[in-house]
Amino acid sequence: MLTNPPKMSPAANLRSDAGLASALRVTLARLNRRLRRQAAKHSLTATQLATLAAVERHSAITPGELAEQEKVQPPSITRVIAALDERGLIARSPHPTDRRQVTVSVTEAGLALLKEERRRKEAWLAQRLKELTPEEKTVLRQAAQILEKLSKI
Amino acid sequence: MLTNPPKMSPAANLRSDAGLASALRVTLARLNRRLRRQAAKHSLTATQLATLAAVERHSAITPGELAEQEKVQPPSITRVIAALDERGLIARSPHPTDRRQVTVSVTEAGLALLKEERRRKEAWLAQRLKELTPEEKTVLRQAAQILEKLSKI
DNA sequence: CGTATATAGTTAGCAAAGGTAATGAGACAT
DNA sequence: ATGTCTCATTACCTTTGCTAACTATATACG
Repeated sequence: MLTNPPKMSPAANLRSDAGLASALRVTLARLNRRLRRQAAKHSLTATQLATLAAVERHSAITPGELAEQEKVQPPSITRVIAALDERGLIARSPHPTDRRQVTVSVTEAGLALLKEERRRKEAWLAQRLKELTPEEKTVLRQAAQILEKLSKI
Repeated sequence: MLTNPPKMSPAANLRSDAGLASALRVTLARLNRRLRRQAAKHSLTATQLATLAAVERHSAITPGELAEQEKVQPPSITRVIAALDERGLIARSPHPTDRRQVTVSVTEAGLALLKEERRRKEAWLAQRLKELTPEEKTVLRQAAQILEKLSKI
């Protein structure tokens, strides 16, 4: 019979690499679900927003580069781009020299949406962050950079 | 015309709460995609594994509690439970006092799978972690606890 | 030159995972 | 005992990702 063995929270045995990896994975998944749920209240989905922001960062980017950026396969990006294009938030133009390729740029509407959305974009997370101590925020700042590095490999 | 305005990497203006929130959100999404892709190579999906682990932690848990734990709606958990049940990894038994409810527990097979899987579970992440400096790992350890706190709200 | 290969984007089709709304069985309060 | 509430489940839809196949263009080389 299972009489609730002395188990601990996911954050428990953080000492080992494996333990840290386990805790991170579970926590990241849960946090992501939370964030995604928050994002669903916006006009765009989380993925669309992230892609739109990426296009803003790298104007005249190609779908292929975008896919690589977002760690996604090209077909996945194609769908997102199509959705954004339909709403007039980005524009596809022919590549200057290679006619196989396409370049994607943010439109005025896209910029406006980004700007307007950006204010309330991370409302939930920012709200939670406010409740943290300065020390905790410092940790998260450092962690964000490390995690970004991890995600890029 | 969009001539690539002076934009920076997502990890850029981390100073403000909003900037930190933004960077975290994008990074978490990307890392999660990475992890999910890795998890697809296992016998269970990421969600199934996470749920199985949660059941292990809280033996004789009800689906409702499980859904709350995982920050998911009850129907979503029902599907995962059904899948795990089909494979004999968990067992559903009637609730001792309330016959509407169900209690879920890990079976021997589930325990074995968890144990066996746990070793290679976070292989990708653990591998990446090994490449970090001790200081970076310390930061992540602290961050994991903070993020877990955030995800629980 | 002209054919063969490589590459970029897209399309088609599939699976995972989440959500909401509706349903059914049981608990419980009046 | 009847009406209301709660828990789990079912049915159905959406989003997002993937792989494989297709199209058009570029490029290498015989």
